[in-house]
Amino acid sequence: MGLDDRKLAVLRAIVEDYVATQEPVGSKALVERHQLGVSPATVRNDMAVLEEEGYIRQPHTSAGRVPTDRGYRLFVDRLSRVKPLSPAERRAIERFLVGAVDLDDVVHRTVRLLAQLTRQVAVVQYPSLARSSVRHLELVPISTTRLMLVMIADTGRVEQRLVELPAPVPANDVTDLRRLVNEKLVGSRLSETPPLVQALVEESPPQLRPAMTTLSTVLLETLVERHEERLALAGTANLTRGGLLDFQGSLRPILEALEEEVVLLKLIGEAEPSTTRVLIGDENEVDNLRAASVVSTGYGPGATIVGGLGVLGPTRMDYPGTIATVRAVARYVGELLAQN
Amino acid sequence: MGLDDRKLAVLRAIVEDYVATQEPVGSKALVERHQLGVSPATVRNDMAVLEEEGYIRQPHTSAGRVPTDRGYRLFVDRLSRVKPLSPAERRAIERFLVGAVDLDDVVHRTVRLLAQLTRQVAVVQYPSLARSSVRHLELVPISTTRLMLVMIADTGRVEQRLVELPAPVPANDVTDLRRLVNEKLVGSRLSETPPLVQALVEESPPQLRPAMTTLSTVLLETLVERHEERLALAGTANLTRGGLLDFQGSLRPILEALEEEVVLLKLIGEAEPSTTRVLIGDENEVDNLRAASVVSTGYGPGATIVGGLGVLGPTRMDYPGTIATVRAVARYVGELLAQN
DNA sequence: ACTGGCACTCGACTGTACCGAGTGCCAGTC
DNA sequence: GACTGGCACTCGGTACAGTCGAGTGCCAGT
Repeated sequence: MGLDDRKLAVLRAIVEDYVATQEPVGSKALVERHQLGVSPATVRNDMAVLEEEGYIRQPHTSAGRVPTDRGYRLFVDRLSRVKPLSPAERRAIERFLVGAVDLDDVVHRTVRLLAQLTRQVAVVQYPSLARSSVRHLELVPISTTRLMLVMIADTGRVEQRLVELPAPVPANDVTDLRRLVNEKLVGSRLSETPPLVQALVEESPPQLRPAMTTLSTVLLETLVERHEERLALAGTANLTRGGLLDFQGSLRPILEALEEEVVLLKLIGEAEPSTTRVLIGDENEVDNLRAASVVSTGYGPGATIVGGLGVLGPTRMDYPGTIATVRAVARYVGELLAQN
Repeated sequence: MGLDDRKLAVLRAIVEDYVATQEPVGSKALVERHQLGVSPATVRNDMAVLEEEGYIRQPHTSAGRVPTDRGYRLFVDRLSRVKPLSPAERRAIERFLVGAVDLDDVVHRTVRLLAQLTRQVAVVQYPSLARSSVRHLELVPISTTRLMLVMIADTGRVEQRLVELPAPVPANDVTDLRRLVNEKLVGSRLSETPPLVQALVEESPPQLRPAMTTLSTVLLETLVERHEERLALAGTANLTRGGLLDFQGSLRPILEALEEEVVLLKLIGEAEPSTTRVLIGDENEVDNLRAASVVSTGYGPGATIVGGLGVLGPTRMDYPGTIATVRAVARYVGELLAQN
């Protein structure tokens, strides 16, 4: 495509100005604010080309130009450098995450921090069970026919579930059950447990069979199938910044999408190693979010990734800044998790 | 106050019409839609009195009347009867809550159900720890100097927390610790545990002292002080119904308030037995919610109350319907909890 | 290849006029 | 004395015309 350096510079200037002012930017204002070294007329010619190529558009015939989703995409891919974080931000992150006492706490602090720093809606996925290993399984007798199953994962997640036994099970049988499931399952990845659980039933001594069968059902259901992902959300109030200009006046679809766990997981859960993913407007597969952009990345102790986090905001967003913040927060959270 | 029956009927009609149409209601429309048996002129006189008394007001000089917060209050207190639920709603409630597998599940289903039925923002408080008793405490060794403390409450809540021991503790000491804390604490109300925990430290054998001291700190912190309340929220998208008319055009303050757990707890957490509380507009102590109304009630197995739930919406709300739904849902949840 | 100039477009804003829903008041009626 | 019909009045909403100005596209000139 015939986009020389100056045209790219013009595009960059348009994006930056529009993000800052939220108003269509015209050729005259552009040359004034950026040292482009050419006249407005020249810029106008460049703009005409950029518009033809679909990178910018005019809201009305006699208005300035506004970047299109495609324009933002080019900007993000080729025209922006990730901003280094300010020392203040760096300090904020550290201060915020120090003193977290458990996983819930870490996740909640993280999501609030992210919302505050980016001034957008933040989403943090709890460490995925699929990517966790069993650290310990505990069986707590509630009554003779009821057990509370508690699973502790290496990522710090703790899941529990009530087990209704088909018949009363004496205390030392519970001890045996506990020993058996732990021997078999501790250390293995959650995603790999199904065959092990199966084996567990088959190998268990006759008098434990019925109980073990029920237990295995619950195990499979809780640990693998249902519910396995959890999310935390913060900063929805930030959607109202920028008046009603962003999101074409209606928050409705956005709020709806934010209530759908499945949707959010799709957005931030598909984390590839160490990349930051940026989805701009239309690129989004969820219809409700066609007016929004999402910046997300994976996090985890060391190089492994156990979950995703990210932010959602208007397409008119400070991409370099947001990307930098999301990355930094993810890195800190990873370090924090590594300490456990 | 000189409000005869007809004036009250007029107020009721105004509230009902305004809630239904969302438009200021005039004298002529009123007599047409309700059988008041008098002429518009008479209604106008009544309206003048109602306005003088502060129950209704005119948005503009030549517009119809709109109820004030005070007017809604009178309506709720004296002019409305709780609507019986439709069979369809009744069925929806039952269907929705059947099949919940654990407390998390119950709470999430409930909050969604409530949001859906009332078409407003729903809030459900998890059973309050303060009102729960200890059913079991579990100590799971993670390493020689780390324990995972898991507390199971009679209300179904499960809380966990990592304990960093000052020195390695052998396995059978952990067993002893477990036995001691359970003997002492099981069955007692969380709010009454502090002196017991204190005693636990003092009575423990010397070699367990250091570990028990640390453990007690964590116990007190986790179970009594911090974090003790949890909430679930749903239906924020409903805030956008009714365009920008409700909430005087800005969702911002509302969304902000909804992110403050403390605020929400104050709203729905102060549950008195079996009453339904209605807070209308200004009656609300939270400034951000001056444009909203809250309908809340307590729930719990049998007659005891373990937590609160409710909905938040515009002052222009179908109070009778909302009150009925909130009550019904609370009752069903109570029954569900009683089964455990 | 760039620039200055110019005619043109069209949204935003302003002022005027008009319509109609709704009111308050008053004299008249049952 | 309570209610009603009638009437003058208010004022928000809408429609229309006119002006202003930012911004554009195009073209001739350097």
